[in-house]
Amino acid sequence: MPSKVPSSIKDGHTHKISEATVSRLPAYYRALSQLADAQQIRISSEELAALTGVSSAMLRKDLSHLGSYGTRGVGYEVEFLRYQISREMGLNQDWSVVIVGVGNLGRALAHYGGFGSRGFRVVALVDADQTLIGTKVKCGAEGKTVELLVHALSDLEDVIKETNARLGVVATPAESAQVVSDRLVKAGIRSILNFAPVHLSVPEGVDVRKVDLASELQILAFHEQRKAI
Amino acid sequence: MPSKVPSSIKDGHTHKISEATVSRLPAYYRALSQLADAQQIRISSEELAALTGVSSAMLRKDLSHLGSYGTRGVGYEVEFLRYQISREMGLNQDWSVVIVGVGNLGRALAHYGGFGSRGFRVVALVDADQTLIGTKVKCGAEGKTVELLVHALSDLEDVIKETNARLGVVATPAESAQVVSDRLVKAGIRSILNFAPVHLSVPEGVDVRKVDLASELQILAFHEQRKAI
DNA sequence: ACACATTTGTGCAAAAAAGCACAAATCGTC
DNA sequence: GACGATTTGTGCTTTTTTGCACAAATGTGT
Repeated sequence: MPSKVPSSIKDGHTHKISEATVSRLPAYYRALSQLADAQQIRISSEELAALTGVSSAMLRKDLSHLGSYGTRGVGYEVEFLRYQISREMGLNQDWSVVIVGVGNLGRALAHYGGFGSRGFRVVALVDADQTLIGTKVKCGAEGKTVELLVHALSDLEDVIKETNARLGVVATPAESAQVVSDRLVKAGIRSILNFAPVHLSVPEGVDVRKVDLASELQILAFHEQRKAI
Repeated sequence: MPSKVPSSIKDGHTHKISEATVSRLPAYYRALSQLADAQQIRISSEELAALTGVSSAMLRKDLSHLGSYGTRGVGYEVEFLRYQISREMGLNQDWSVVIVGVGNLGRALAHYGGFGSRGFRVVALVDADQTLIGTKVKCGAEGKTVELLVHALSDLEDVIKETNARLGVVATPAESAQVVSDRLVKAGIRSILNFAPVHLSVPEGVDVRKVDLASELQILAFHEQRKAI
């Protein structure tokens, strides 16, 4: 009977991780990556919490859902914790992304370095605009930029099949977003990041996350207005 | 003693509106605007909820925090409700926005039509890059584009003072974000929209909202990974 | 070997958010 | 003018999230 189980097996937490926790893991991951780059070995929950803007108690509870990766009286090992989070979030595998809509925003997203940060790779660009189709667009930040051809919207399904894209980014005008979303889903995409200012209705089993610039400004304005009083 | 008070006074709800509600108001507002454009007069909570992806009960409770603007057995008047939300959120006044960082993302934001959607106007662009300073960048969507000069980061305080900007957008690399944020705050900005992938620490009384593309993708990846099992 | 200073992990309480169900109010019709 | 069909507004319950406080575990120094 083994009294000590290897950690790689022990930590098979299939715990239900709360949505609130999941939404904070990326921030922890990023902070830990920066600390690792800076050669820092260990960090306490208090410090990491300060770096990410949460309370230390919340941070500890979040991390405890992944497993018991800290050492009491000492703290967390930066590199080890970073790896555990990346594994939990599926960042040790490669995620291929298709961007639909190569307007100003779509191009900015394609360029965006942080986008391609470990694990995510833009593998296809699609647009409906005839003047854009066939043109080349630079993808990725400095270091390793790739030029990608803009494909026709009508080829969306084929492009997804060929590139094995699993994440879809909708950066089209609001009018076309729902149609594009429907086609992404039909082509097998089950995770969509939506930048178009509309609610996308999708069948169960498909996740949509929305990034809405105007909404964010409006929320800020709401609070700003109240401050003036 | 007046038995009926004018609605402009009656609805002086200084109720504490919950953060969750505030975050949904922009979606309601947008849907209502579209309905108004389509000349629709009335809408039920059920329909509006479907358009915005929330439950009808939640929608009604959200709206009830603003006042009693519906009619039982009938629904809500589109234009009236839209106006009430816009008033509550401070969208009937003009909000001037300064964008710091005119890289790919900053330019896309400046161009973004929805950004300038009712109430918000980009009034200044600032960057540290010498090769960008002095150049002109088109702002706003088709219809009424304005060319804005890119100002030097060293002039940030003056630019804010001259343009009376009240909202600040940080679209710089992560390294410079905190410094820029500090200067925005010192210049009087108390509402910041942060696109840089770092947590900004600001004094009490200052609001920061963060838009993080990589985080959103990571959250999607987390769920996508779980689906595969 | 033992006391002490840290720091994690977590049980429990409080607060916030979401969901349910139904009474109250309104409209159209007979 | 009363009745039935709708649809809002809301009290109450359930779930989720946050916050607190402290026991358990570790390292250090004597």
